[in-house]
Formats: sequence, structure tokens, C-alpha cells
Amino acid sequence: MPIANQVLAALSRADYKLLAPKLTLAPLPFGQVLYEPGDSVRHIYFPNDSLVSLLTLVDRHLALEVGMVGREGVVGIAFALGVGSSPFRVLVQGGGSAMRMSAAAFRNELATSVGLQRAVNLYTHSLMTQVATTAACNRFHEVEARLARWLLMTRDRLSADAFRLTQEFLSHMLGTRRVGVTTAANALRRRKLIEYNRGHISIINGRGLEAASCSCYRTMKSNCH
Amino acid sequence: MPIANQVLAALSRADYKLLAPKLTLAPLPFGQVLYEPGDSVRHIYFPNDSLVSLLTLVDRHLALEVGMVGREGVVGIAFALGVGSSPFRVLVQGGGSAMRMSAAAFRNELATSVGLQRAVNLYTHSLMTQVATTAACNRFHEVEARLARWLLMTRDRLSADAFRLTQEFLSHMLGTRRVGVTTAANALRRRKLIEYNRGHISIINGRGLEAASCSCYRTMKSNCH
DNA sequence: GGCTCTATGTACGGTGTCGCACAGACGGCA
DNA sequence: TGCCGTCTGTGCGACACCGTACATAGAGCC
Repeated sequence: MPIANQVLAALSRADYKLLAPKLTLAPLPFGQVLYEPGDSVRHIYFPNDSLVSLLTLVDRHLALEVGMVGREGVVGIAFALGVGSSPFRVLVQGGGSAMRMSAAAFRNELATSVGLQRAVNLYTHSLMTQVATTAACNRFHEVEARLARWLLMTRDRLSADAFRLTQEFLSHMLGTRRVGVTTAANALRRRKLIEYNRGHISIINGRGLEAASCSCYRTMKSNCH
Repeated sequence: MPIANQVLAALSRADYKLLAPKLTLAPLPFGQVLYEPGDSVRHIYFPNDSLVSLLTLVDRHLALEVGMVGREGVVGIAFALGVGSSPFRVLVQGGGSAMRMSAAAFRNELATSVGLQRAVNLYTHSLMTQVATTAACNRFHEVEARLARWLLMTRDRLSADAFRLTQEFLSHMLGTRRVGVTTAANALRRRKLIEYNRGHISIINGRGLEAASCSCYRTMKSNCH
């Protein structure tokens, strides 16, 4: 079977062969919280078709998504950097599966496989860039454009035009009120770019949605490719 | 002489001895731009008493500081992650000096010294956390609190209560208008927390300024320790 | 002293978002 | 069928911040 996760796919055949026995297929159900900030990292995840959000918590009740991990990445970067605990809340935002590995096994592999080290490092850089771009986007662009960007990025990672998603949930991702999401989503719907209903949303005009999103979408796409 | 930079100081004596011959003392004058986004990384810097800002550019003219590097860190993390070019504009924000090393030498050292690798990795994680926290702070907190936080973080890194700094400059760090900085700075001055004049600013009540800043200051302080 | 440049202060209408409150509307379940 | 919980839509006053324009005031230079 083909390797869905791109970090794994980037490994040489030899490197992958060493790694493969340690990997098990794990379902990642929608809504599951893999880590809370400070939790110790027990497993590393290489998403296949699932989508995971990295959230920063502030003042105990405000959440903001700072990164998105799909098949192009790895969950558990902190561990690869020698830190045992997650700085983020890690939330499964699009259900699916991932290849999973124990933290201990991962540490061993990392120590011996230069190829794995290299692949993980490259992704770490890509994530850093993503987080920084998100920061600027959240500062400068308005809700409607950010919503459009977010939907597009989700679509790209899930390879699907429709997904499960409430506005309440979206408000936590974008760091705004739920009502703000309602207004923005409504505007996009009126322009026939998206359609949605009670927790399900679908993109019906991707091109148009790109035009409605901010430049950050393209910036991030070219970065994470 | 004692080692000022904390990443270097964290190395074992043996590791440091290998590294030291490759390091040269370099002045970092206020206002110098070390890298523009996309520039290839030619040198790695370990700040002694200088302070460097990492800025994300968006839409060609808007800038936002996403990270600050002082004696606790390293400039050129991208290179350590295997990427040859900087994702940020890197700007010297507090003049001083740094230990400098060519990128090629750094690559060699990194390949042979596990200790260096470990120290750099730890800092990378710390930086990632800082960027994420900054993102949330910029989203949720208002200008006055962010300004207070920024001044405190600068003070901590420069170990000085007064520094060179215009409001125009600050507006780029905080991602607001210069006028917004004026208003906020004025409010802090009226409350006798800071004093300033034509490009020079000083903290006259650190405790009070901490109270005026958002929780992110303490969050970041405990994180970067 | 007088000029210019840079840094800082003030004013003003516009707007995006906030916080809150409440009204529909759909879906699942008894 | 009717109830209830969840999801979505609307209204409203408050306010932080935006963009812009212009006024003041030190600093440096001739």
C-alpha cells in the first residue's frame, strides 16, 4: 500500500523499512484531544487522511489555532526537539487515521536514522513558518478572509470539499465570537462560495473562495507545498 | 571570560572547546537587517548582549514581530533545520554584540556534536512556543498591554531599563499604527510606569508595568526561563 | 538664530469586532 | 407527535482600532 503521510514518504526505502515495524494504524476520531498543554508526549502521529489542530490557550479560556497538521506533517514535534511535553492543545479536527509510534521508539529511530531526522527537521521548519504566518494573518486580516483561508487549508489537507464543522468550533480556531463566524459564513454563502447546514459545511466554488481569502492562503500553500 | 550566550553556555566544556575556534565576536549595530525573507543564511549568531527581532512580512508592507532573540537563543534556526533561507526579516533591535559562525562551520559542528544539536533543538522548541504565544497575544490583547509586555521582554533580554526606540519602530513590532503606540505609551507614562523622549525610552516602574501587561509576559518568561 | 528633519501629540469619522441577549430552525429521541 | 438540545441568525450599544491629516516640539546643522 502507498504511504499516505508525506514525512514518511520522504524517507529512503531503507529508512522506512527500519521505521515501519514500529508504526501501527490508529484511528483519530473527530473531536478527540490528543494532548493538552503540558501533557507528556507518549505517541507520535503521522496523519494519513486526518487533520489535527494545534491550539494555544490563553487566560484559561481563550483558544486560537496556530497550526494545522495533515498528511504533510507530524504531531509531536516537541518531542523530536527534546521536550517531553506538548505546548499546545492538540485536537482532531478532521477524523481519519494516522500512523502511530511510541515516543520511546521514535526517540531511538531519530537517534539512528539521519533520514528521519532530516525529514522531521524540514517539517519543523515548515511548521514554524506556518505558525508565524498565521500570527500575522490573525493580526491583519478580517474574519471573512481568515475563514475562507481556513476552509481552503482544511480542504487541501482532507482532499475533500465537504466536512463536519460547527460555527462554534470555527470560532475557536479563528479566535473570534461564534456570531462573527455566522456573519462571515453567511456572507460567503450568499456569494455562493460555500454551503452549510448544522455542522456540515461544503465548498462549492473553490476558485471564488480563494479570491475571498487573504494572501496568506497562497503564502502558506507555497511554503508547505 | 564568561560565556554570555546561554545556548553556548549550556554546552559541555568539551563541546564548547570544539566550537570556540569557529566563533568570532561580531558587533550588531542597532537597526541592521541581518536577513530579509528568502535570503540565504550565511552566518549563525549567538547574541551576547544584543537583541534581535524576527518579523513576518505580509502583503509586502505590513510587518509583525513574531519572535525576539537575545542571549537565550540563536539566530539562524532555519539553517539548523536544514533550510538554507530565512523565513523572517531579522532585525537588530538592541545594539550589542554576538558570537558569529559561518553557516558551513555550523553545519559541520551540528553533525558531530550531539550536545550542540540538543541545545539548539531545545531553543527551537522554546522559539516555537514563543511564536505561538505571541500569535495568541496579538489576537486577544490590546495595544497597551502588548506594549507593556514588549517593553518588559526587551528589558529582560538587554538587562537594561532604558533603550533606544521610536514609536514608529514599535508600531511595526506590535503590528499597529504609530498613533496607536503614541496613545498607549502616553497612557503608560501618565501612570508613571515609563518615561520617554525622542527615540529613547526607559522603564521607571517595572512592577507596575508588569501589572499593566497581559498574562503572556509571565507565560513567556516561565517558558523561556 | 534660523532652517530642516524627525519624533511625538491630537483630532475625527468610519468600521470591524465585542459582549450580550434572544429568536428561529433543524434533528434526534421518547 | 411533541419535546428538547444543538446549531444558526439577528439586533444593538459599546469600543478599540483604523486611515488620514495636521499640529507641536526637540535635535542637528549651517
